[in-house]
Amino acid sequence: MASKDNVSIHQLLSLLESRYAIRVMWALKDGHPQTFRLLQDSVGGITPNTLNTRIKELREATLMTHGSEGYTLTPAGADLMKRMSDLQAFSVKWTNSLAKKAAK
Amino acid sequence: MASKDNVSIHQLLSLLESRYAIRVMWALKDGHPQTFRLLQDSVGGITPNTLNTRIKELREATLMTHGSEGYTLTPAGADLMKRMSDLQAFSVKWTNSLAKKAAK
DNA sequence: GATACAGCTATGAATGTTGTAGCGATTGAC
DNA sequence: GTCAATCGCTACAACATTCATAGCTGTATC
Repeated sequence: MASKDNVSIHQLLSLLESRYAIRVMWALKDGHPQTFRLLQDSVGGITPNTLNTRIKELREATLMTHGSEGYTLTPAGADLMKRMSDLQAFSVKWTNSLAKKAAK
Repeated sequence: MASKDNVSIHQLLSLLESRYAIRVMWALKDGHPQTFRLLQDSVGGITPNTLNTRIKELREATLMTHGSEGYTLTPAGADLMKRMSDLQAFSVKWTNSLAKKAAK
């Protein structure tokens, strides 16, 4: 069902399109739990207000949780990060080609 | 070099974290060129101001271009969308599990 | 010259994010 | 038992982004 699938992807993207949303999850993708402040440092440049907003959204979306050791990804969140891991390789290729272009 | 790679991914993510950025490219991933207004409809809910801002950013990032037939992805942009195509399957699984949870 | 469509700009209000400061709760050391 | 350190998080005002609506300019067709 194409239209239903469109709703799904739009729901997901409207979550991920908020500033720092992906980076918060990215910082947790190695599986190590992190405290609020440590997470703030890992992400870099995010204010506590915004971090807290993202945490709320991502917890409601069942993509991350808060355990005794700190914040971690849920299985769903880990799955999502795994599917996005290709971005790393792409970004390196892409910045290199941008740099070449700028040098011309 | 880990830190350099971090710069790359952060550059990419700060682009993709703007509202509608991913959806603009998503709308073009099938390869069909689209006019400004058609693109606006495909994305859904985006205003011309914002669309135009996104277009400028994505063109500067060499991820999309404007040809005689309309807007299209560059090879780099198409590559990026290909790497993100897993999101479609994930989002369907994810919204289903969210729906189950809400029904409880 | 009227019509239709192209890409896009103007304006002011609503929403999102930032920077800085610090609160209340918990935990371990003295 | 109280002091300091750390936890997650909130307050507030300035700034940035996005929105909704309207409409301009250019090109091609009739």
